[in-house]
Amino acid sequence: MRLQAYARAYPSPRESLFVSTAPTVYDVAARSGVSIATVSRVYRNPDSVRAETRERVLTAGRALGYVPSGNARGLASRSTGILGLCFPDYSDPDTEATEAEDEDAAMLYSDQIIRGMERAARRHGYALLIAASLKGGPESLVAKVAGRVDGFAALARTVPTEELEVISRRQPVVMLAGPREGTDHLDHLDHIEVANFDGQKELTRHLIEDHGLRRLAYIGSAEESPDVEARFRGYLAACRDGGLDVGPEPDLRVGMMRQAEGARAVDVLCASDRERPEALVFANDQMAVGALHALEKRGLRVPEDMVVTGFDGIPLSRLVRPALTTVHQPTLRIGEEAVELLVKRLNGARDAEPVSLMLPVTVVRRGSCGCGKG
Amino acid sequence: MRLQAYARAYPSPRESLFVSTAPTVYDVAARSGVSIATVSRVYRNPDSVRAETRERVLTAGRALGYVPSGNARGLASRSTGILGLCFPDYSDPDTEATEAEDEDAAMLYSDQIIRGMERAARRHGYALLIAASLKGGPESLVAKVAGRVDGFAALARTVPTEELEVISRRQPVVMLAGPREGTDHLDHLDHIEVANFDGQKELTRHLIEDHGLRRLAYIGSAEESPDVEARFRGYLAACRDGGLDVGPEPDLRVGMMRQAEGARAVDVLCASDRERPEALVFANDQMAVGALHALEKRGLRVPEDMVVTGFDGIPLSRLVRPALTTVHQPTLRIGEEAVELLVKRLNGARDAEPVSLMLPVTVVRRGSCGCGKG
DNA sequence: ATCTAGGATGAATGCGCTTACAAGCGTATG
DNA sequence: CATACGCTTGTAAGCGCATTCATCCTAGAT
Repeated sequence: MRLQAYARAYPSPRESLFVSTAPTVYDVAARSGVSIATVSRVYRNPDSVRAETRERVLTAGRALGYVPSGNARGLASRSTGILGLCFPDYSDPDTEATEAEDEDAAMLYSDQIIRGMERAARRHGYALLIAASLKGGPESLVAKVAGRVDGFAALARTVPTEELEVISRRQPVVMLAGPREGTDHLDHLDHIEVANFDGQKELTRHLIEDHGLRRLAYIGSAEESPDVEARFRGYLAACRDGGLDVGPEPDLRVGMMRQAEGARAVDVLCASDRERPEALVFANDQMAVGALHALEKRGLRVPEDMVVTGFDGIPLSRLVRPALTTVHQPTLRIGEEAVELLVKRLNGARDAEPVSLMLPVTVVRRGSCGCGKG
Repeated sequence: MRLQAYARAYPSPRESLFVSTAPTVYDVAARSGVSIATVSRVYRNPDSVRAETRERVLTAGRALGYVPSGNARGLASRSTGILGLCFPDYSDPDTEATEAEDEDAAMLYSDQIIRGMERAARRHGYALLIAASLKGGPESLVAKVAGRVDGFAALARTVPTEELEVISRRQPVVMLAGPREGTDHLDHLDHIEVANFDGQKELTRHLIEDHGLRRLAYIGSAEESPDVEARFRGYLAACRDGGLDVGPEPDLRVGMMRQAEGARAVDVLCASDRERPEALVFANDQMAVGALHALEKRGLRVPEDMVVTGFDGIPLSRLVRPALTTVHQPTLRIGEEAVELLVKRLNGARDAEPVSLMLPVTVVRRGSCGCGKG
């Protein structure tokens, strides 16, 4: 029963860099002449111990370099004080070269969510554990995270549905982005999404009604992404409302939705042998920015010769010239709300009805559609 | 002796959202008719169990929604599979309003480190735990992190020195950024920094020798930051080498080093009643970008009327017009190298000599100094 | 048929901590 | 002076898993 612990030799603190085995409550207890229960109390709930005793314990703890083991704590108290986030690995191994180019912006989305979650988690006394799904094997990312946190958020389609189904029976999980529908078995999970449809619809309406544009072109994604599809549906809805004649498919679907693809869209849609659209409606800002550059090269002025819009409201959208008209997503808030939801569940509302948040977006009218100062 | 565990009732998986108490090895063992040792083996080292048995266990596990407890695992195996990162909280509570403005860029630095660490950690099979020092109380951030990870990195001056001193006796710690000197007691820690001095010196030399500029102004930080100070010293060194007459202090020190401060620097240094400098050398990109805007407002052309340079090489620096001449920091690499260092320690080299890495930087010549296409 | 090596499994122990519960003790109360 | 109450501290029992050792079983060798 750990008796030998009491006999353990205490190396002078500076004796070696790494003590062979980290000090434990037993060591601190022995050194300060109290029981391990008291040591535990000192670190966990200092006020429950007499001041004099407390100081003695703390002194011993410092001398030994004692740090409570999170594992043992978690095990004994059945909670970790950690929230988790699982997100997809956006990095594209093929483009290691152009990495610096786009990646910065590419991951901004998950970066912001991380930031939002971290901040909110901190406010509630939690730390944040993050893990991206590794490209190689589906090597149960979630299980690893799930086993170590009190609850976690998962970016849509990061985690196999069935796995989530199992795990969500044991701890709070909130799904981020992606529509609720389609994720059949997961409708008992809390869920946060962004008003993709409404945003794109309102932006498109603006182009049609306020700017009187009639020939629009939409550039979407070839990959299956619920968010991007919702945007496209918003676009369609506005077009129909405005009496425009549109097909059921985007004018162009691209792979990665990066600047290069935006530029390519310009090449395709502004080819001289076809009627040029009046406006390019992009499914995200990055492509739109790429298009801006490509249009400049072609000598086409924005917005005079061509209107361009994006989606997301990344910082860049404000800085390019002309500034980009776009739909601003409250990315930080997604992370924050996720934490709030998790914390609420953890604080008792475990069996409350599943919550589904739809965060509002803002249409930001700037130069690239003819509004603002340009 | 947990005997009652074997008698525990097994609710049908779909019976309730949250089973009252999460299933454990005991539950899975009972359900599949094996011992807990075998259950453990199945999840930990599947090949050591006969295929048939394994399947039986896995089936039971799935049915119960079993996820191994990271805490128990960590406790029993004395390792967590998690690396940590402690970083300062950059958010400025006073500027909640202008938040959206700058914050994006503001935290980019730590974001990139997070990203770099996460990626490298994943490669080595670790997850990443992140925690920012909370503004309010110094509420032992580190202890919380340290108790839960196998090793961690700390951004300079995030963590009280003495605390680090204690903790580093028990697990690998690597300091990020900030010079090694001055952190007296911590010279046994691994340490990664960036060639701030060299970078700023080379950039400044470029302005002086290649562009023939003589009247430079340096805008630094009022807060004590070793990195920023190193940059200033690099600037001074180049000035002296170039025979320029410079004082021991920056021409201006600002608080937060954001765009607003950059704009303010323009107001101060380009006031009509004083001789205007030929170049504004900023300690970071954000201020430089702010200055670019302010100069545009004043009708001053860059680089014809005023040369502007930054430091960091944030994505934005490439996108503003004119593109910003700057010193590019390998921020991602800082994170990656940190993980490599930690992993190396964890794989045996615990008592190896402390490593100190100085990552190289790159001077990026663009339009704002008169190079490049503008 | 007997012996043995090796693989598969079970029993038992402990990882470091939290937390009832009980015990000790000093002081206010009757 | 006995009883009771409150505060501090100790005792002991796990938390869920990994792991060592012992045991059992099977197949191959003799």
